[in-house]
Amino acid sequence: MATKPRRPIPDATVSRLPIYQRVLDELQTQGMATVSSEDLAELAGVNAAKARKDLSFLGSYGIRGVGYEVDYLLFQIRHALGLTQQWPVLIVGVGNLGRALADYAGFTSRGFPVAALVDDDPAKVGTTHVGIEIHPLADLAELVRDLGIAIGVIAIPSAGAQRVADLLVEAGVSSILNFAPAVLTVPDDVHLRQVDLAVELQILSFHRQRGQRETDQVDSDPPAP
Amino acid sequence: MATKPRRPIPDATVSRLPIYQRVLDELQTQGMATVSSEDLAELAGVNAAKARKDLSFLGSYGIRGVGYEVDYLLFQIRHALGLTQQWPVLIVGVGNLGRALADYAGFTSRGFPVAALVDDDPAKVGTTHVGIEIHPLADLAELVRDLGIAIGVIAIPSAGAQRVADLLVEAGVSSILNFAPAVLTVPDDVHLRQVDLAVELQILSFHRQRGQRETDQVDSDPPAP
DNA sequence: TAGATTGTTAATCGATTAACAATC
DNA sequence: TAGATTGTTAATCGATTAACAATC
Repeated sequence: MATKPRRPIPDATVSRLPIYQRVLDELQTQGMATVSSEDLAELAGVNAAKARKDLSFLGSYGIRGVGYEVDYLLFQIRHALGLTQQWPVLIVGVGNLGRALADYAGFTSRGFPVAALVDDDPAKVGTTHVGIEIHPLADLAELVRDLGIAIGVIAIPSAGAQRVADLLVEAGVSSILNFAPAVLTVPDDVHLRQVDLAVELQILSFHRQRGQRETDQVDSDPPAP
Repeated sequence: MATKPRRPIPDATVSRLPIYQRVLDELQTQGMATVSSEDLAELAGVNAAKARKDLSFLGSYGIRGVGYEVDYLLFQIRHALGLTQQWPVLIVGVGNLGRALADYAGFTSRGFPVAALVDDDPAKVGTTHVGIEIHPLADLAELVRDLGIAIGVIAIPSAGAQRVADLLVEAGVSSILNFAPAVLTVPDDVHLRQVDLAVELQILSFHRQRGQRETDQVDSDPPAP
């Protein structure tokens, strides 16, 4: 029998799967066995119909009249995201940000063990952070090979970011997460994602202003005669 | 004369304005005076038509046959985002992440000066980081009032995040940026945005897997007879 | 003027949502 | 069975894009 010709998961849905995962993680910790689309959606901050539609792209994993089994749904979301296996991560740059990322519980717990740290600074090389040894930049290619690094994380200032990206690509890393606020260029077959720590502040600023403007308008409505 | 009834800027456009801003920042640093929608779009990783449409929501700030003036367009984007004034930020939690955020050039340079740091740890209180004094959590409300804090940033582990959010709301902060991987509840009139440092890794993992599957399919095509 | 590039139109595509039949 | 909740349909809404007239 042929497998059902599953439609591809829409990008908008993919971007919400991590949110559902986080909520389900929390529900699991609280010992909830099942959850309805209504409750899940409320916690995730979305419409219940949207939650059901999103989950339906993964398959029919709910039980009518009951809801979704938390454990099972978590597994299916991890499966859809390709997180049934672990993806070892290498972090370049052991400044405050690199250390914060290495500590970040969300990395390891979600399938991204930090396998190696790399830094330019000779004073840091050879020391460890949370039990992970810090290697010189020159060892990058060797580390990638020996540890089966799947993803490179750039956590250095903008100035050196492109050079490090080039080194990662050269070493055969095909997925890069860049925290430097720089515009990087990589070959087409390399997956590059950009994280800008200030971008959410800017969007917050926009909404604050919009909210303010609406309030102003209400305030400046002509008074009733 | 009435002001032109400008249509509201779509959410999708708002989310891209920071990207254009970053690219324009870089072009400005390189001394470029003008840029075409074609070049701007290429650097921002979007379609040229989309870039022009996005910018048209701000007004008609391009010059036909020439392009956009970098300085002027930067100003207009900042204006649209409500960044013509500075918004003082308070960071709660001076661990690696809090320090990384306080250092982050993108904050101050984009209109979000870090005005205060707050931490529970008595050993940290009274010391400074990059010239900013670290205050006890108990001083939060006072700091918010005295420094005109516009935005509170939560950079502590999940466990205490809700309590800190409550304290911020109580102190009158109406915009909160949360870096803890926790689901927070705030009143409706408070702007809350969630940053999950692992979410981009998860999306990267999905695309890596999808790319892999497509490659597999090609590889497993029946060989020509 | 000729060439270049914007701003806008209109067609297409994808995402959201309410509603409800299916079914636990 | 009665009540609850999913999975899916179809209508609506918003976003994307190519194309081109307007205009520098």
